[in-house]
Amino acid sequence: MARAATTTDVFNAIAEPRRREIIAVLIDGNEHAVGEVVSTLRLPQPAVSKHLSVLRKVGIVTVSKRGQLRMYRLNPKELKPVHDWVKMYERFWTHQIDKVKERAEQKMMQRIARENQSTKREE
Amino acid sequence: MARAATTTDVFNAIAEPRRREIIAVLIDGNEHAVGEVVSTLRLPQPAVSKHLSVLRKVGIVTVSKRGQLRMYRLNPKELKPVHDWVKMYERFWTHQIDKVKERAEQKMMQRIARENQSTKREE
DNA sequence: TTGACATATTCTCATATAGGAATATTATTT
DNA sequence: AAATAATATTCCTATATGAGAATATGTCAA
Repeated sequence: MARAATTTDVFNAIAEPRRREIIAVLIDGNEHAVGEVVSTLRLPQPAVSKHLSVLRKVGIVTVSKRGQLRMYRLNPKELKPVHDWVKMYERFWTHQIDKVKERAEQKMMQRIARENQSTKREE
Repeated sequence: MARAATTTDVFNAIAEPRRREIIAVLIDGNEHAVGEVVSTLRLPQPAVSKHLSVLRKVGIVTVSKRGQLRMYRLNPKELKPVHDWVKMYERFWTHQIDKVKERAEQKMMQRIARENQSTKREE
């Protein structure tokens, strides 16, 4: 089997860096015409249209017609599955610092314990 | 151009659902042999080896030899870029209600501003 | 050394890109 | 109607899969 289609799910859709750039352009939550995205990112118009099509198919963006313009708007709740998934692993790096602090503290305690011992011996 | 290699970055690596399953098996942070993953997920051994190879190339997992076993361990900090990226969009679904209220408030302010102008013209 | 076991690699194949170029579609204006 | 503008679609090509099957590599045990 080949690789899953980019329109299969959100994870596949956001794997493409250009699509993440397009999402970033839409981050303000407002409607944006295709042309805006094109001029902002300086990408060929067909490329932008095709990427937006992928994002639309997985529901990350929605379209509405305004005259000859197609207004795209971010539908960010579709990104929640990614957030929920990666959040399961968040503790691993957030507690990392605590771990370091904890170990440093332990070493400190050991040093103090050693000093106490030698102090005792001096007595 | 074709699609970017799965070993290009973390986003491409985790696009494959099987690889996310494998990551889930390693979530406890301990070392796991390939065979454990195979029996847990009931996938063909070559498939697991190949997926682990992809994960290793992007740094999501690390390997160490223990006899004839290859022990894989999750290196979760490599997932942080995904977390950081998707976190930028978190507010959209957590503060959804506040956003609606905010927009309603803005409209109210604009209405008041308009009314003030017409009042001024009447003076 | 000869097996037995654990894992990795190689091979083939069907499939899905992403980019570029050209063109088609749709809406607006004159 | 014709020209213009904004966007979508089609065609092409090089490339990278992921699954399955077969095989190779590496390690331990008798």
